Amino acid sequence: MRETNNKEEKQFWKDYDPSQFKKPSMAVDTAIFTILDSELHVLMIQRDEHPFKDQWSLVGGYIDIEKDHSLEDTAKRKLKEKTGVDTPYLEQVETVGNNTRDPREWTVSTSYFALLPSENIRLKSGKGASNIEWIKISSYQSIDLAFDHQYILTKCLERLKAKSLYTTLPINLMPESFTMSELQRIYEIILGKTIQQKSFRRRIKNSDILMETGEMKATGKRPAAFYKIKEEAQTHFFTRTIESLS
Amino acid sequence: MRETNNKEEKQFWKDYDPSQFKKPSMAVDTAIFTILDSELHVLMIQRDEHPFKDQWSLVGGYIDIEKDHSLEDTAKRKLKEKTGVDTPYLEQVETVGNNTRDPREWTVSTSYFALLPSENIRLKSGKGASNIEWIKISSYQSIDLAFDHQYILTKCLERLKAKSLYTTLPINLMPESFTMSELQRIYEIILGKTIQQKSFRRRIKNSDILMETGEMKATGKRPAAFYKIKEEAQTHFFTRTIESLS
DNA sequence: ATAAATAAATGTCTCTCGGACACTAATATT
DNA sequence: AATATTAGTGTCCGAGAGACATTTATTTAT
Repeated sequence: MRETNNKEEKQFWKDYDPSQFKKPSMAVDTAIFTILDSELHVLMIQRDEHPFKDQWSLVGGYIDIEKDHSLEDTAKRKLKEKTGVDTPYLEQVETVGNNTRDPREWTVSTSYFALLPSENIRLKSGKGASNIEWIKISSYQSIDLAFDHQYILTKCLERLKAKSLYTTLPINLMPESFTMSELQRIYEIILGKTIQQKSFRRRIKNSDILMETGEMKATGKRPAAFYKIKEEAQTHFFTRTIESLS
Repeated sequence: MRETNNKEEKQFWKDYDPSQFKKPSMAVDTAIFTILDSELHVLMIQRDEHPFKDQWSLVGGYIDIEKDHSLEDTAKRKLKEKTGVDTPYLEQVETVGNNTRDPREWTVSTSYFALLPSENIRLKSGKGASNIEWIKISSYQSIDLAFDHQYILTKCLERLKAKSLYTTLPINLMPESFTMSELQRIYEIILGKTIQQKSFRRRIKNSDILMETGEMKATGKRPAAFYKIKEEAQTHFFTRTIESLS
């Protein structure tokens, strides 16, 4: 590198040569959601080490620039490690970076949320994490989470709720096949509100992302038609939001 | 640090001690938008140095962990440096991180977009950037931008357009006081479409974020009422999107 | 001074889609 | 056969956008 002889020029070089900067640490944290026992749950890990030893945290970790080709790779790697699931619905939410969230240093964390059908999940605790558990959303606010994970989780939940008002995102929480009532129930769990049955079915029908399997579910009462997601189906965006009170 | 004696344990420590990781570089890039000559423009800088020497890039730079308390601080610092503006509307869009966007190394960039009224901007070129210019949005796609800034800018534009369909975001591009027709024109420039005048005014009136200043603008024809943004006003979200063709 | 031109602002009808809620359908239980 | 229960449909209302005509305030041309 060439000689620098004044302050401004030094700043110039600092701005344009990344190796001159002390780098922050860069992590990825994912709020992994699923439905269990008619409640929304998020996967949390109890930390084995300082800082925040013994406190619960979202699934995450540092980027490994040798293993990971991209940020999303980091998220997927951690998710696979913990749940065995390969291709979840994964959406980036927000990146927080500052010198207060980790007591040790300046850190950056990009957060994602993932939606998993509750079937086929095999939790793997293991290295560095003695406990890994599904935590009820109704109780996360009373737990003292590590880092700023309380904030991050809130943001993830807000995004999920907001999008559930005008998209078909929640279908990503459903198993292979399901009934309309079951799907509506998932929406209601996410939104924390009941929905008009007619409005709901009209919307889903209009979105044209589902098809009947032909099978019926014997519920004990009138049997319900089973639906599955069409092959080509993408998340559908409605032009109006759904409301409903009660 | 304690002894490690097998592969899994080594991985354990790597996962939990950030200092064991080779860190990616971390930058912030901002698409700074304003309206000039009835067109949406974005502020771009011609690079003085490799890589991508002489190509145009968004306003950005590396996090300076000594100067910046947070990611947003980095964005604001760079924006202030280049435009002299202190408190713009600033919204985080997406974080991209991989080993291909910068030929030198694994890098992460968090992108923001900013909305500035065209009044009161004093461009400052200077260290490391010979040219700094407002580029018309209509022409950015034919320019070969540095890094993945083409992608990032597209994402920023998509976000701005999408939100303009159901929020009052574009008021952040307006000067101190303005007429309804002027505001509508800004929406039309962003959306690239004309809007029904009646629909537009109905929405804005309903949002209740504007108040008449009492002044009138002599346009040569029927004078138009001047409006300004109410003190307490926040971005308003409508429950339906606006459409309009032609 | 009056008419024409033009942009600002409003009136009003239609259309779409969600909300409300009543109603019908298919099953199990008694 | 009657009842209970969940699945699924019919139908009317209302809010707010789209379309477009109409009125209002001003300048300019005759």
